[in-house]
Amino acid sequence: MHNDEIAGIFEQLADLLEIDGANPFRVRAYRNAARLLRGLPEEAADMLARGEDLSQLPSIGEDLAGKIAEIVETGRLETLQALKKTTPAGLAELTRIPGLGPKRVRLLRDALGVKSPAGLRRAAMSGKLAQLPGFGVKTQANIRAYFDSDRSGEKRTRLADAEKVAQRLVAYLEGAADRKHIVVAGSFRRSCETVGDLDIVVASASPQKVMDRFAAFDEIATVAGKGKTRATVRLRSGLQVDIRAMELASFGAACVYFTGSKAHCIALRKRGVSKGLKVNEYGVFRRDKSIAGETEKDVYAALGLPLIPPELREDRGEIEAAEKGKLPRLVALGDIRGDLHVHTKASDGRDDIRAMAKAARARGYDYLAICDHTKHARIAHGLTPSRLERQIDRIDALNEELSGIRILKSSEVDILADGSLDMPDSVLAKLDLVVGAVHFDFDLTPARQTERIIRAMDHPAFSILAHPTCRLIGARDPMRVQMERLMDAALERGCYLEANGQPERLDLNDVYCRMAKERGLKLALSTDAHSTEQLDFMRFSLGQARRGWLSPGDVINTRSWRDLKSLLKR
DNA sequence: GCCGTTTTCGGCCCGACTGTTTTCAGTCG
Repeated sequence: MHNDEIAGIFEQLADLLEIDGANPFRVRAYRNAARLLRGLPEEAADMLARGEDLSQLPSIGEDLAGKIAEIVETGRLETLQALKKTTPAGLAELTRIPGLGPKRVRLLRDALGVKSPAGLRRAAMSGKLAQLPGFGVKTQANIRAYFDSDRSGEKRTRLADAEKVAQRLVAYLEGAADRKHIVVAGSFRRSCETVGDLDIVVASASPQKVMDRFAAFDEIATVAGKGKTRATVRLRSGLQVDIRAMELASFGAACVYFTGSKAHCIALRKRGVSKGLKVNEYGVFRRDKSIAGETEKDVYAALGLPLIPPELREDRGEIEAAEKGKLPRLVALGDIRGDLHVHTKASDGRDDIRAMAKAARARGYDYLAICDHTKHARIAHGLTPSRLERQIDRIDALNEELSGIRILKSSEVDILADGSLDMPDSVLAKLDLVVGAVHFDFDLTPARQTERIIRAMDHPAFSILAHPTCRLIGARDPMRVQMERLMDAALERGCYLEANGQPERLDLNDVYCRMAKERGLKLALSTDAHSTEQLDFMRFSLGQARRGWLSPGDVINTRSWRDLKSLLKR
């Protein structure tokens, strides 16, 4: 039983309790517990197995500790099963329809006997909906429109896809009159792997002009709301965008507020209350007097804290760390000395070794590891032993010729079903480093998958495990592996795990990055680039690493080649 | 349901916008 699964049960319980009219603070307690579990760098089940007291965790008390134990032991939660009898699970889906929240859904259940989206649709079409108190023809029309519309665009958008939209929108808003600063805030700024919407904050002396220009952006499909200072639209791509125009004096406070996370902001406001301060998107106030607001630094300083980097703002201990002066110095692009996983056109990349090396040099790197696939990866035109040997010679020649960049001889060796490597030892011995990866048989049992990979790590040449879970965001679930075991095995064997920067992979993710750090395991931040431009995917690898609290010392490719070499197996 | 330099009980973050209303509840972020 993984933390995500336990969290999912608590989230479902919270949704249904809320509809049932439970104490809202009790509902929040379940949501807080779910959030904590999703960010926990250790499996609650393992902590229980070691006899740890989960009620020592923040926001977990006696009751929730007991419920976690119940879920781990039985796979289910009796409280949830009982509640589902009166409040069917289908009702929770209704709260995801815009304009419907728990109170209205409860009314739908009690007055019309609605149990699911299908039931709501019937009520809306028959016209009964508009008769309910608090509902009206407009609400009914909105709900009908929801059922008529294509709702496929409402799923979360990958960070890299959101980035393209954000860049176009920012460029467009740059033309707004009187605008001073534009920040894309929200989960985008926190480098979350996917974003639900884009939150844009603009500092301007004439907010109305910013709103008007925004509303005329040519990618807008529908305008959901538009006021004097804020507006919400949906783009044709399905992505929702919220914009807020603020006075310069409030810009920092607005950036804090709209960058979130919600949990982080709530924690900040609570901290404010304890100091007799009110914190909102306009500033920090003592009684009615503003004491901060123009910059984020001022806002945090007014709360007695140093500026907290956006990637850490998840209420996962960053406020406590900031208070004690123990925030990590997060790894940044300038710390990266080379990329340890790229492809060339010898396998499934687009560019040749020379072009990749020059592109790496142009990015200020000292080294670049060429990691083409091996022959088992047939669709990727994987290299046979003899082709790899020729590539090794080619790299030796290029290293003679090119200055300012060292090309490392490497390979993304397939880890075969039994854990052996798809390349003879005699060839592996000629490489500077060996990167290995799983590319098939993703659905072994967790124990077998873990043993397969550990067997590969046992190989005397194996150094880095690429994209350890093999997940593809929104397309393929992560492999089921025993991650703690894998990390401990890597530590024992002098191996490292990769944080892969391909936008659909981001594997390891933030939580696993932090888990590695807590165990003392260092990571390789790599792009898995298949073209020269993709070397810039390092920013996505860094995003997850920074969300996982990693410092330069936690990352092997922040070192010079000489120092890195001493960390690698040969 | 959690939590405690004010509390073991009584608190628990804050404001904009919409649609329903005649002063505001619900939703949303």
